[in-house]
Amino acid sequence: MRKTTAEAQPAPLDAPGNVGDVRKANLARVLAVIAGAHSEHRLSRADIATRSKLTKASVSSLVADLLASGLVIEIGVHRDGERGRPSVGLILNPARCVIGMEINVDYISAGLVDLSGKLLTHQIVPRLNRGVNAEQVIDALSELSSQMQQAAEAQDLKILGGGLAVPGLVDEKSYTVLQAPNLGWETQSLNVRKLLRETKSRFRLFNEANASALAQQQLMGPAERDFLFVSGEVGIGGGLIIDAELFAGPQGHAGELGHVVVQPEGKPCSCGGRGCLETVAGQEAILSAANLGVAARGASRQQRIERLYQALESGQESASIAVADAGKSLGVAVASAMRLFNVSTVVFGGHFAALEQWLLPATTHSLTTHAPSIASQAQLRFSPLGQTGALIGAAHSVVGDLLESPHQLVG
Amino acid sequence: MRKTTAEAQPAPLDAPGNVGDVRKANLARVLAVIAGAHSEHRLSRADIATRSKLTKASVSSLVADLLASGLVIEIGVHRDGERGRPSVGLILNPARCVIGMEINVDYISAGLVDLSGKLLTHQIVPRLNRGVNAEQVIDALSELSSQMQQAAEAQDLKILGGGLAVPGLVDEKSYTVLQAPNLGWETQSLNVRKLLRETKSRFRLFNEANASALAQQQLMGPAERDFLFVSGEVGIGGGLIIDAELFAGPQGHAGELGHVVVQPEGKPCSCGGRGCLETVAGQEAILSAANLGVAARGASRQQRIERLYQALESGQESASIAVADAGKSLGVAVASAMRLFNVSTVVFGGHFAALEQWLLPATTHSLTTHAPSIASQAQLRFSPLGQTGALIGAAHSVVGDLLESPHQLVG
DNA sequence: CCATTTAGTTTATGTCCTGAACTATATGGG
DNA sequence: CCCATATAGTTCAGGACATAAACTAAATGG
Repeated sequence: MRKTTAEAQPAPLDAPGNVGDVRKANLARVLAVIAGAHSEHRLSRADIATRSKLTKASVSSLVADLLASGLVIEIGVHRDGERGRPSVGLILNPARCVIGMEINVDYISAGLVDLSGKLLTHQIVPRLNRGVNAEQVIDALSELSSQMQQAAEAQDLKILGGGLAVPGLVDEKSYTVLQAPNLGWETQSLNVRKLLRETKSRFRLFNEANASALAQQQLMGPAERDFLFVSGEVGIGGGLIIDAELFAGPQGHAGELGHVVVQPEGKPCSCGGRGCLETVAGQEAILSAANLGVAARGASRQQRIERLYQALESGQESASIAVADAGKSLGVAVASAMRLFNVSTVVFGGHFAALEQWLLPATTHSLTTHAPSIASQAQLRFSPLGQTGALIGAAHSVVGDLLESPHQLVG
Repeated sequence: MRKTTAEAQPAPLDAPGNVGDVRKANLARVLAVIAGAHSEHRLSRADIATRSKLTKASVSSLVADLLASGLVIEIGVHRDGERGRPSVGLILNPARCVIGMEINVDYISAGLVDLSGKLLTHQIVPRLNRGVNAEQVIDALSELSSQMQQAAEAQDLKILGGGLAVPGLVDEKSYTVLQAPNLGWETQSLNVRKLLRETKSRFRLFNEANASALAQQQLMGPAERDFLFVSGEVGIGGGLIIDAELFAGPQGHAGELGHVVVQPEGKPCSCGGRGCLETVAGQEAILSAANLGVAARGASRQQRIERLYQALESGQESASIAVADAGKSLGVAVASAMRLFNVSTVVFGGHFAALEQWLLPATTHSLTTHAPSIASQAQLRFSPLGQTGALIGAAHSVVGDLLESPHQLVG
């Protein structure tokens, strides 16, 4: 009866479908094609038409809008030796970026990420935020953010949005940190307006593990559509990517591995429960179990971590046993998580990545013991993301939002 | 620049957006409004226009297509005493239905579910399917299905599709049961063509727990958007509803609670691991731990279950301890699952529902011990769904598919 | 210099939603 | 009995959009 080419999508009940929606979808489609091209490969309108399966006419019209939005620019190109009219290259505008930020227990950081996901500049400022009033931390970060914004202006870079990652549970809509035990925060509403001059631009708040998972996704490329990222910071967080999208769960806290029960009769945990993964594999748990000696008492956590590495390198048994115990419990928790989420790839980040060689054998063994059918297909990896992971992920995710709804910048 | 009213959706890369898509989305939208109305409340075109926020003109045109598709029918209505032209009522066609089926360990079943989700007729046939060749079971089910189809024809009911639930992991696309240890099946490709005469109609294969979760969702209504359904059959399965949709995970096996590790040093499990929930709270585990005495040896499982209930009613300690132990481990597993999925409602079905009074105190206590912050907000419920749950869920889900893409029936 | 080739634009056409005008059908008061 | 009023539903002109085909632009190569 009607000629149609694509799948319908049930429109949200508060906004009926409209021919304009098609335009929005196709704008995003064209932009996705441009963004998906290999960075050095400038696409022509004709290329885009082929890849997007839209007609040349439509692509020309859509590209005109994208040029007007400033997300895309033209680069003149003369094809070498080929016949025919030369094509005009189209690329994501390198003069547009998003600011990514992170508040962690012992530092704050900020950086600029361009539309292709590249980290242009960044700065990490050591700062003990534990127990410090949220307002003060935001002020310090605001300072750092201002520096970044000045740096951007100096290079004629326009900032289109921002993302902030914090080590705790967040409510994105209200820009509220619900729980961040490692910062000592509870239900802190963050004044994020201080962080960006352009109040029009979009701003998002992320859990640190989720942001890192997003950065890891970018790192591994689009082929890896499903994995669990386990972030071993002071606490143990988790970020889940399912079908190439962040799966955050009803309140945005899905994937949190730290309080999975690994020893029903185990030690009490800071969460009020007992036998949680964090009581065995959390940074504090490993450090105290490693029995680093009297010299370590009273030292800062950073110093104690250094001691731990030294102890491991020198083969001190109490240290390697502590890490192996952590690895074993990690295997138990990961077995359950892989089962429940039905994922077969797990990426360990944060301090787990640094502990790889001592951790992995125990984790693998434990996983094999508790879930052989999963272990046989499991991919356990360790993330090379350093301290910039969370800010890159937060910024890149905001970039993704922008690229998915370019029509907002067209009007 | 452009006047628009709705959110864009990035079209799948294999099909560009097209004005026709708007129609598809709006057809589904109108249908959703009709389906969402309270069953006795027939909506007029004018009502639909108001609720869908489409214009009267568009609604009239869209409704014409829906009438042509047969999914919707008109019912003349004269409003009592009100002024103005009387409206024409529109309802889902009661003469359209979907056939739902289930293969379980000791029975097969089939039933007809209409577009409003109501079970019209059904039949449950006891049958020991354990260890029986899949082909034979399908033949038996095909027989039952034929009876249903005849019954449908006799009432002028048109069958638009079918859904089949099986107690195991499935691959929907290839109609293959990958693992069904309780049936003794492994990688069985099911010849589902035998089950439906209309080869054009759509057919879907479900895991039993997922199908039951979908039925539970229908039962609880649209307000409950997130919950975990735990199905205590011979094995322990799980179905997860997130944001009012089934979350099946990458391969469709998400939410499977049976092999979550609850005792790292526990008993070996049939899955090859150890300390899985099923080794403590599975039907077999409870029955053998309950120590039902020599009389129970050699009895059928159904008989032994009856004995268990008797023992519990009469206060036999070994039985109540066995169930309490199961409940305790269930609490551990549920604590982890609620944490990982970030859901706060869990519904227990299958034989767990029958054990509610003996199970719940132990489960609640265990949950409180291991995750007090979750326990304080948790909703633990028990499902009233009986043996028809899975078939209703499977059928209803197929109905949902049909209502979401009505354009396929319009042409 | 002109045929060939490829890039991109213009134009006519059909779908679809919208808003406004219009028709259809009821109630109720004079 | 007739007409004002109210509500339901249809018709029609108009604008946004994608499409296909024709057309223009700009290069190469013989």
